[in-house]
Amino acid sequence: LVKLTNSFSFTLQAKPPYNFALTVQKPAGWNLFTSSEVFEDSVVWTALHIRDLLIGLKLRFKGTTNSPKIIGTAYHKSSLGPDQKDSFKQTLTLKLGINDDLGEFYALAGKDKILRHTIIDLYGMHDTQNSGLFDAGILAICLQMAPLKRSTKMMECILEKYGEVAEFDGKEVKAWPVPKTIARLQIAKFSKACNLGFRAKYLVQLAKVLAAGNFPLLEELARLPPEDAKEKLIELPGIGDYSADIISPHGGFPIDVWSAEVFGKLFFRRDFKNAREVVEKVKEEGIRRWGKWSWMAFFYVANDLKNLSKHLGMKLRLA
DNA sequence: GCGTCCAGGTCTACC
DNA sequence: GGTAGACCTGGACGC
Repeated sequence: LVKLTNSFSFTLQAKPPYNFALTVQKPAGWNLFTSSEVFEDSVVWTALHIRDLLIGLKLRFKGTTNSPKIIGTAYHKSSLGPDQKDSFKQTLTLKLGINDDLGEFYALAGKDKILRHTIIDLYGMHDTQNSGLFDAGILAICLQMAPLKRSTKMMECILEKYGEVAEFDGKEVKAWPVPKTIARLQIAKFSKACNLGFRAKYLVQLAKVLAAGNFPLLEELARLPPEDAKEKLIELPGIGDYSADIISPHGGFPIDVWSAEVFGKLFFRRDFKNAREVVEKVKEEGIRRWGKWSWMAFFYVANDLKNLSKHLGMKLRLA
């Protein structure tokens, strides 16, 4: 448990439309930064590491979707210099999609038979970035070859046993472990502790590479062209095409067996007996239809499956 | 109750 | 440059 006794506050003016509730607590149940975060009305308490520094974060929403304002307070252990505070604010701006303009995507989506429903249902939902590269890697690797339920269990276990608890503003929030913590674990023991199977090896290898400290941060990958960022991510152990699409700050079109079934149905209006065999086909079709907006399309569809099933009169399997 | 199958993939070994 | 086969585990399914 780490008590975070220092703090500073700041204000973020988001690019409208910005629906805070939908953005920080996605309808499909995806977390903002960690599953341990706390929500009350228009306030969220969460925790993350920025360059191995544990930060507790309280975000309060003021205003409306069309005139959005976020008051943030960052809690930390030792005092931060003005440069560190400024850099943190910039990083958070990126992670919360504060400056992202939804206009071009909404224009495309409005003319699309599938997407036009989603942008009404989820008006103002912004894409957010993962809390960190390693955090995103844990997510991607735990999702591999496992039913979602088991993936969730593995992640909860990692967070519980190896995460760091931030205490601030009367709350306790667990942040993902830093690479250094996982890098020194024995693969067999780690695997057994959280029933990770073959994933334990990937996680420890990934942790070692990232702990070495010369791999670019998510913020740095965000400045690269999307295809370069993806190529770089695939160099990492345990990270292939699918996981790179999950991790990349540019987004991708991360088609796996589940999403192949869902998007296969949306695109071709039929069921496929073996979804694994149509992964490539579905991926191509999505990118053909939606191009550079394919991630936003994926994101909006995945968070609106329940409504979309009704709008389109077809059964779509929920996550 | 008990075997079999396979999941929100990646890597290696072999052509 | 392309593709079987192995890899952990446990819940779902068929018998």
